Amino acid sequence: MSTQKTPRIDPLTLEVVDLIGSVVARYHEEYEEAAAEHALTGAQARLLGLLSMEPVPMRRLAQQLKCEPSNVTGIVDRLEARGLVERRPDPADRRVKLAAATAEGRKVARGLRESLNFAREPLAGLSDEERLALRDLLRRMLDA
Amino acid sequence: MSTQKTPRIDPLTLEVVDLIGSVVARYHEEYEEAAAEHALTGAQARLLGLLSMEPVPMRRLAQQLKCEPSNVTGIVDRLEARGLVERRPDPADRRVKLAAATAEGRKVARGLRESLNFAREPLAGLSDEERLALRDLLRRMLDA
DNA sequence: CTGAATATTTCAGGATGTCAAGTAACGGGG
DNA sequence: CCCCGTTACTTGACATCCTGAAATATTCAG
Repeated sequence: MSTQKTPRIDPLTLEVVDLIGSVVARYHEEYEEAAAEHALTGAQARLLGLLSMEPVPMRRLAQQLKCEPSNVTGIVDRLEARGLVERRPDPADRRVKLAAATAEGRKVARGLRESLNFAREPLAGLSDEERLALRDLLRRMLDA
Repeated sequence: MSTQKTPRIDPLTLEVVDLIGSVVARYHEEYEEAAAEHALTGAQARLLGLLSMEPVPMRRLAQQLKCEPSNVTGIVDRLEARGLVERRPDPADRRVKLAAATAEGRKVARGLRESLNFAREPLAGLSDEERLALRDLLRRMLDA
């Protein structure tokens, strides 16, 4: 019950944590907004984004979205009902179903990425050196 | 069908955008995790956090959470059922209900903030100057 | 071939979110 | 003072997201 666990956090760190919270909030706002412009929910947009390169097994989608596989079933169902995604058998393992973006799905995914202007517009105000510095700082944070 | 709309985004900006995406993902993970440790959902934790300073009208909660007021009703209902929040009349306007954290609610909110160690642990690897630089860069991003 | 493990789906149920309609209270103009 | 438009909150119906347990089909090791 000592104060060991929260050993006097310096105000600068607190401020940076707050700023990161603001960045997170704003990123989310803009992401949901961009998704809504394409009549997608956030979860649907995230899943569709994962399929933009190649078909992906349901299992892996669940891992990447950090949710249960049974949840992925529903999201893919809805995207499939709208013709943006299709299920294909995996030739190598008949248990597996691959979710693949249709041509229309890829088009929507592309439009989505383009309208995702967060951190593009804000970053425009930074010089190249500042962007480099920001990149390095973020890298080091994420490596920790 | 020209490339006008996406006028050649430089790789550095793309990388920084990606890094910010990773930060957002990680922040969310840890936030949900911290909330779950206190048997709260993310939405419940966010709302409780808004009440840690002072009672807040339902209306304002909806604005700050960026959702419909009818949604706030349900979240407060669940927190109230668990004794973490209570509804009080606003002496100045009988239409308004103020949501206020109970003593127990404040305790949980405090514990929540303390277990929110993201960006505390990662920031530990940065020097004071680096933290200052990061703060300034984030500020400028958010001001834009 | 048999049995344990894996991939997906289905179902029940809770939480979050929207929208439309209803109730209560405020507040200004006759 | 009363009416009426506005505001604050709640309710109900409905879609989505998410979990956990059970069912089905397939793989793979022994």
